[in-house]
Amino acid sequence: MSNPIQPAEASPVAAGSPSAGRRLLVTSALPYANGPIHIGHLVEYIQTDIWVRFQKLRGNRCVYVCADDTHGTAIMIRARNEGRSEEELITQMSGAHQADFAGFEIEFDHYGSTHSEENRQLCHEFWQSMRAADLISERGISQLFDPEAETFLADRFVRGTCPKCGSLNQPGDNCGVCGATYSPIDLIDPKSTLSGSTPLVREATHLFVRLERLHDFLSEWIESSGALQSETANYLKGHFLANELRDWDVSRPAPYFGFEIPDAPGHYWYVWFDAPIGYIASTQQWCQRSGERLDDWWRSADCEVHHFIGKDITYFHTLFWPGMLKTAGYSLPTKVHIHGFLNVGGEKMSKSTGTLVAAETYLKFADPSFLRYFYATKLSSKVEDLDLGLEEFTDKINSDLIGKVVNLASRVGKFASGTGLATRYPDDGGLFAAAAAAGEEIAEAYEACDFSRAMRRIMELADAANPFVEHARPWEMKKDPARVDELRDVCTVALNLFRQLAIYLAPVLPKLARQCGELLGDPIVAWNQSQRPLLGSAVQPFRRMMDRIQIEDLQKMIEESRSEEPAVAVGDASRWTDSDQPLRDEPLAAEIGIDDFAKVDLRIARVVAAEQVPEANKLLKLTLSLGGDERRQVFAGIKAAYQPEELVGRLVVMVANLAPRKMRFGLSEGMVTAAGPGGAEVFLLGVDEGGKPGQRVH
RNA sequence: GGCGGAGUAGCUCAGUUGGUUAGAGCACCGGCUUCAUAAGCCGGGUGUCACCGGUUCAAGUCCGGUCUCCGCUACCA
Repeated sequence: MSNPIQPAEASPVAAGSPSAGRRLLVTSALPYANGPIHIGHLVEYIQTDIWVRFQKLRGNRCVYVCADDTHGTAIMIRARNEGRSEEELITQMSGAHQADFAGFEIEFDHYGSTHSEENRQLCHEFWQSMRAADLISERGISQLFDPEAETFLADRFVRGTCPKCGSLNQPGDNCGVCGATYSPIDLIDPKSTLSGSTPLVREATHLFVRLERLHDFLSEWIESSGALQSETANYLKGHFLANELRDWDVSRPAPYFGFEIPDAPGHYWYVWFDAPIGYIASTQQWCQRSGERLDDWWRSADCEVHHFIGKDITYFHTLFWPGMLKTAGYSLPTKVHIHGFLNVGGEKMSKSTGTLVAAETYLKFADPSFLRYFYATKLSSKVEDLDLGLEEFTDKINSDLIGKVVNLASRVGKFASGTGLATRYPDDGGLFAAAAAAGEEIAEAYEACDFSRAMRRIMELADAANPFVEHARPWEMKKDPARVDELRDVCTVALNLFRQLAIYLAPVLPKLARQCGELLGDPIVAWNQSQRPLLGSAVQPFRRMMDRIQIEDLQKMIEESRSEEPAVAVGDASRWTDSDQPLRDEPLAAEIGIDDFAKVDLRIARVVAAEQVPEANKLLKLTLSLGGDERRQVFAGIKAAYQPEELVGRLVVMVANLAPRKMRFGLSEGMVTAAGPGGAEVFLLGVDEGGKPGQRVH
C-alpha cells in the first residue's frame, strides 16, 4: 500500500494555488423582461454560476453581476396591451426572473436593471465619449409608421406580401417562403401587426455609430487579444471584418421605452446600446452597496472581465461592445465565453411539443441540482449546441449522482454518527491521495469551462471509491462491538472520499456541498479542503440527500409545458384537436376581395416529369402539363420532402400566371402549391378524383 | 456554394507530442451480496476508429481526397 495520509504530513496548498488572488468581474447576458426564464436560458446562467462558484472556491475575488434588459418596443407594446406602465411590467418581470434564478441556486452578487439611474448616467458617459471621438453620424431613413398606434415599426411588427416571390403575409425583414431579404418598406401591401392598419412611410432621423472607424482596432483585438475562441474569431473575420463595417443604427425615434438621447431630443438609444452598459451599471450598484470603487473592476488592468453569452448575440459583444468600451476607456473583455443552444430530444425546443420548459415548471417536477449536473456533463469550451435527452438525463442522474456519489455517503453514514471520524487517516490503498492529486486537473478543466471533462474525472474518482466500501464490509463490523475501531476507519475513509467529491462538485452542486458540510460539521468553503482529510470530529445523524428521478417525472413536465398553451375554444368541432400552432406561426393575412383572388390563376396540372437538380439544396425540377401541349417547367423547393419518382403522374395545383423567374438552374415558369413549415415538412395540395389538368381553381 | 464543427461499442463520449492487444460510463449478459444501501461488488466486449489513398518501422492520431450529419452564412423556389 502507499502512504497513509496524516494531517501533519499533508502538504499545505495555498488557497487556490497558482491562480490565487485574481480579481474577476463576470456577467451573463441580460434576460429580456418580456418573458419567463426557460431551461434554454438556464444553460447560460448555470454555466456562469458554476464558473463563478469555482473561482470563489479557489480563493479568487469574483463578482457576478447581471440585470434585466428592460427597454425596447416589445416592452412598450406589451405594457400597452396589458394596460399598465412599462415600469410596472419590468418590476414584476424582474421579480419573477430573480425567483427563477434563486430556484436554481444561481447566485448573483448583484442583479440590477437597465432601467436604472446608474445606467442612464453611464449611457450619457459612453455617448459623450463616442461623440468626442467623432463616431456618431446622423441621417434620415425611411421607416414605416403606424398611424393608429402612433409608433414607428420595427421590422418584425410589419407583415406583408413579399416583393420578390409574392408570398402573402411575410415578416418585415425577410421572406419565409423565398428567403429574400428586404426592407419593410419594399413590402407589398404592408400591415402593422400592432393595429392592423396600413403603415405610412415616414422619414425619420437616426443616429449611427461609424463602426468602420474602429475597424483596425477591432481586427487587432479579435485576432490577438485571446478573448475569443478561434472559431469565433474566424467567423467574424469572414463575415464582418472582410468588408467595410456598416454603420450601426443606435437610435430610435419616439415613442420608445428607453433613455432619451441628451443631445438629440425625441430620440432614444436603441436597446442594444444601453443593454451591455447595464453590465457596468449593475456593477456600480454593487460597488455602492459594498463600498467598492467601480474603476477597480472596470478600469483596472488587474481585473479580468468575463462575459458569458449565447452564440446568437456574438456580434453585439465582439464588435459593438468592445468598440464602445475602447472608446469610453473601460476594460475590454478578457474573455467572451460563447455557448450554443439547447435542444431537447434532438430537436429545437418548441411550445407545441412542450420542450420549451419554463424554469418554474421544471422546479415542480425535478431537483434543480439535476439540471445543473446534467448541463455540466454537457458543457465544454466549444460553441456547440447541447442536447437534453430525457432518458440520458435520468440515466446520468441516477447512476452518477445517486448511485455513485450520494450512495457512497449513504452506505456508511448511518454507522458513522456512532463512531465519529478517526484521529489518524487509515490505510485506504492510496485512494485519498490519488483523488487529492486529481484536484489540479479538475480545476484546470473548470477554469477552461470544460465542465464535461471535470465531471468525467470526478466520476472516475467516485467509481474508485465504492469498491473500497464493498470490500471492507462495514456491515459485518457493525455486528461485532470489538471491531468498532475498524468500523470507524472504514467510515473515515468513505466519508472523506465522499467529501472530496462534494468539494470538487461544489461549484455544480452547492446544495450537496452544504449537506456534506452539515454531516461532517465542517462547511465546504475552499477548494484546497480536498487536499487533507477531516479527522477526529463527530458525524451528525445521516439525512437523505437526493432522490432518484423517474423518466415519467420528466414526461409529466413536458406534458404540463405543452398544456400551458392556451386552449382554443372550438365548439362543435371539438372532436378535432388540431393544434393552433400553424396559425400562430403564420397569422391570417389581411382581408382581400374576390377581385384580388381572381388575379391568381390556379390550375390543375399533371406532373409529367420530375428530376433531381443535383447542385440544388432544396429544388426539384418538374415538368407540368396543363393538358394538350401546354407544358411548364417549374422548380419547386420540395427536394427534402418528395422523391421525383413518386410525383410523376400526380395531379397538383399550380400558380399558372406567375411571372417566369430565372433561377440558377434554369427558368421557373410557375409555382406548385404546397403547405407546411418547410424542409421535409412540405405537403403538396392534391386534387380529388375527376379533376383534369388545365381546369382552373375557383 | 462558402465558413466552422463532428463521425470511435447499442447509447453518451475519452483517446496527450504517431508507439504494445483501441478505452470509460451507461445499457446488456452471468455470478455474488443485500440484519449498510438510494444499491453495490466481481466477471464478460459487443469495434471495418465513416470511406479511399498517401507518409512512416509504426496511423484512431499526420497529409490528400470522398461521403454523411449538425450549425452559421449566401443563393433560391
